[in-house]
Amino acid sequence: MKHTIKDVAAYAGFSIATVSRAINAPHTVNRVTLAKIRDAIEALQFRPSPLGRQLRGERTRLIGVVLPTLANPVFAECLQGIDDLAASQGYRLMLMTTQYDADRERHAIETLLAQRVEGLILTVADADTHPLLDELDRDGSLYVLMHNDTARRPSVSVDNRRAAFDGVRMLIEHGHEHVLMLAGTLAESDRARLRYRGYTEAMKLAGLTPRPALEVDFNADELSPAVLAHLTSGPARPTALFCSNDLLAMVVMRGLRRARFSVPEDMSILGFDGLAVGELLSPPLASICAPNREIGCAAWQRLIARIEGADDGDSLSLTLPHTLRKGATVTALSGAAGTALPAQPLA
Amino acid sequence: MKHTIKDVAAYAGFSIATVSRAINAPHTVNRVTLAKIRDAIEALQFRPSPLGRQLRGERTRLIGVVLPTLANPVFAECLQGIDDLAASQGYRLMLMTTQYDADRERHAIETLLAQRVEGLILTVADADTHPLLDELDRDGSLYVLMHNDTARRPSVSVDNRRAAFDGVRMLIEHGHEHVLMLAGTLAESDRARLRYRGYTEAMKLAGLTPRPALEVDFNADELSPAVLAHLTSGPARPTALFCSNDLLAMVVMRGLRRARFSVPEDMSILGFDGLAVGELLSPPLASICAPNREIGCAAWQRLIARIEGADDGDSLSLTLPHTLRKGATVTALSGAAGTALPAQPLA
DNA sequence: TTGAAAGCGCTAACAT
DNA sequence: ATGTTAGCGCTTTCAA
Repeated sequence: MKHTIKDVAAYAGFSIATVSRAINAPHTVNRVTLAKIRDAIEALQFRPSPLGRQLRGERTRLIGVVLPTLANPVFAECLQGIDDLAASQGYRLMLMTTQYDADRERHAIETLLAQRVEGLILTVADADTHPLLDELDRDGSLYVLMHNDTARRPSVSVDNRRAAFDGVRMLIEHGHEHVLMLAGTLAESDRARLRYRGYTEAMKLAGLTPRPALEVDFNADELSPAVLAHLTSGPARPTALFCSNDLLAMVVMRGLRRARFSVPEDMSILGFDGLAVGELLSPPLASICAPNREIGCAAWQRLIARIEGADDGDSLSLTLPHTLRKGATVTALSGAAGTALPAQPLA
Repeated sequence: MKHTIKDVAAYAGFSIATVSRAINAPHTVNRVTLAKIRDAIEALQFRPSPLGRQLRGERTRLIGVVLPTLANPVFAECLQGIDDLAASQGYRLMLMTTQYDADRERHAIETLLAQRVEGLILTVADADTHPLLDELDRDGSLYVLMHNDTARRPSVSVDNRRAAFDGVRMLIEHGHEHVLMLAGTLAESDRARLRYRGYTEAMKLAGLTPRPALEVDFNADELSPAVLAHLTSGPARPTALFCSNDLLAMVVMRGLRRARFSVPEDMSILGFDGLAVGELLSPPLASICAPNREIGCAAWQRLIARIEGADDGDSLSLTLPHTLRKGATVTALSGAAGTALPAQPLA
């Protein structure tokens, strides 16, 4: 990797211009010249430096990816989809994670733009109120949001409100009247709000009373006394929990187990995300599934379409269908409200 | 991001050299000049392009990361550790995944070197027999392996042989005499070999007979008839399974459940990797834990030490300590060999 | 068909 | 303290 186009030119006995042509437009150079240059390239193990090209204002074929964290497999799944497409299309990825921190989001975006990425794929905490995104729009920087659920910006996600609505309705159809929503501490995201709205609407539509979402500490081994109190609160005690994401659902399940609850007999659990590992749990986690990999792929395709000018020019945000995974953590309730009776698990 | 140093110079009324100095060595320029230039930079929203610097042969502050996949959280955990350090130290990451494919490994490494990364952090399928790594050594390209367990190259990992040995010995100490090792289909890695060796040695040391590792399809919902046959094979039927990684262990647990085995009553399970999600399982997965995040961080630090010349100059490979996570999927066997009796789970 | 030369954004001698 | 200039690796007119 240490040789430059000059070395090749000298070695082959031609000018650097001809070498450049031999590489980028082989048909414009003489057959024997071409052969000699190719030999030289081979002999010297020459690989053209993208830096020179990039500086010339050619394309960098660099895409920036900004994600909150990789500790949540949701994002790892997306990223895997993106990476596969990137590799097959000759793009390179620059990755930065933000831990949901606004400063790190800003820093990541600026760093990536400075590096002259051709576009950005990002998941931010809150897309609607994000001043940086307005800047990007103004500057004409190309980007696509993933998972951020907003109609105002180019984005790919599921319909979070509707998905939550469907999930909670499913719980209600299974006889649950006291459904409580649990959220992580990092709940201040557009998605979290929409999911809560979906929960609220499903409850109201059924004539039930939505309650405020309960915050749960992601990192605690056990459920806090405050949370436990909510779970055992007399006649209105919840029989089903709607967790705002799968990781949270798993933490909650462990907490319930330690507190001697059994799932789903004492408490039904519904997650959100459709993590692959959820299916490996025992019992397998019921979840509102987003097609994470496809979201990544779709975001990629839209971005590349815009970059390569083939802008489909259609509506900004793309909504992919969600599905309900009927895991065994949700069971039907056949008795009076608030009383869990033996019941068959979902198919 | 569209303005160059020239624009700033023109706007401020100085030469580009002075602007450059204002940015890189502020103390060498007049206070009022500096102020004007900073105003110009602010007004124009100028951010120096790394490309120019990089082309000048300055440092790129780019690090390449090559991983088999992000679908296995082992690698996502490492990457998270790397990314945090990179962000705090002003480096940028270029990521490529290989799906354990040798061609993709080669392609990734070449692409990254062409981009003039200052160093590589990689996990390859098999470090010992990898011709590319020899090339890197020859070219003086800096790299550090993660998880690859080899003394011949710069690497950070646990002692896979010893870790497997410890794990299997633990199973034996719990009364298991028929321990079978299960491996995924992508088993041709240095780690897999060493883990099998550890298994073998632990068995032999206890006077037991190691068996060939049994291959399991990662993607199947159910265990294959062939595998099931091995699990129920008369008097020598295994009472404990040592799975070569946690993801496999989880798949196997699900397969066992579907086949009406219960864990750990009918079969003890020990995984390898120490995935965070393993602890959220029910029962929590016993595992030989590698400090994945720390492995990523340590690899980073060694690479940066070499890049920045502060090469600690010590031994090539760094071995981090593994731990045994005594999950409830392993139980003591108190009766005759091959017969599972009721027994208390591990603490 | 090939070569000479300019220039992409930046830094670092060298000059003033 | 500031400016001039050369050059990093490459592509691309423009000439020959």
